[in-house]
Amino acid sequence: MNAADAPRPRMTRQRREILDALDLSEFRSAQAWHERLRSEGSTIGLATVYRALQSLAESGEVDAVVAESGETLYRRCEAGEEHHHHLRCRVCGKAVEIDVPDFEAFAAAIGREHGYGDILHTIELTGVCPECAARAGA
Amino acid sequence: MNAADAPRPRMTRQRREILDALDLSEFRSAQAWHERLRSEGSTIGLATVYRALQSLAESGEVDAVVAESGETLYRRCEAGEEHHHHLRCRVCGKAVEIDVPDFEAFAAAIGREHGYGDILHTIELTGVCPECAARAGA
DNA sequence: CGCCTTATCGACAATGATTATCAATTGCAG
DNA sequence: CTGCAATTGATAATCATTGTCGATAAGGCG
Ligand SMILES: [Zn+2]
Ligand SMILES: [Zn+2]
Ligand SMILES: [Zn+2]
Ligand SMILES: [Zn+2]
Repeated sequence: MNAADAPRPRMTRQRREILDALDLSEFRSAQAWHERLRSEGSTIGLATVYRALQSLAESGEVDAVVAESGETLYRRCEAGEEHHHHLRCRVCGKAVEIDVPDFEAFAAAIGREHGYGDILHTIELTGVCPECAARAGA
Repeated sequence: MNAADAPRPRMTRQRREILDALDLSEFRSAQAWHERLRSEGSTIGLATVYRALQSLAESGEVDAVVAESGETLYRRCEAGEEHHHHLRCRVCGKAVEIDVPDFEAFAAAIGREHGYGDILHTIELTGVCPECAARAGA
């Protein structure tokens, strides 16, 4: 509707720290990111981490997924823009981005077929990555 | 692994009430089902509703989905057994069951391709049903 | 039909993730 | 440099869900 929606947030020390930390390519909860930052010496507050991650998720700079437990997991989004989905390790959080050919069109078609509009979709694959499988199989 | 996993739960008044209430074909949270039951005159406890819904979900008698907010929604499952997915109205909760042809195979293939094992998948479509769209468009 | 064992209840406390408060800071426009 | 609104962070408040535990009652048995 309105493209002038983004009142660019201020570049604070905290925001910079979060952006840096997010280089790691693993899905982690807000609390987990906070712990990591503190363990690296940061004094950033938990609430700030929550706020930043939410704002970044809204603006599409990070991916957010809701785990089965209900907690929200975040990680830096590789493809700056395009819509995509993930295959994530349930154990260590490592994830790869996948594409699901034709699914966008399929979703829209299903919606139309049932008279539903404004369709959103969620596709998440989870599994156990090779490393974690090996460690567990020991 | 073990087929003798189900120590058939006792048929209590509370369980009956829940099973009855679930006839409605809408996704509702545990708390919402509890409220409805109480409003119908039941004296059932909240914890009991949570326990029953979870147990029913595990045994596959009800569908459970995790909403974006993180809360878990339940409803009676129409297809007694088979694996399937839903298109749910974000406003009123009304849902239809859909099937995503070949997705099971696709998911397994993606997993194999990346070395991930024990793949699970989530597909949920949400939209706005015709009634709710009309009401909103008013 | 009564009895007894034990699953199930339910009121209430406890947890854990997320959000709201609000005074103290601090980007940053002017 | 100034001034002020945006941002921070310690902490309290929410909210969904789970744990506790004495009371209750399903249901197998005699
Ligand atoms: Zn892993
Ligand atoms: Zn998609
Ligand atoms: Zn279903
Ligand atoms: Zn609707």
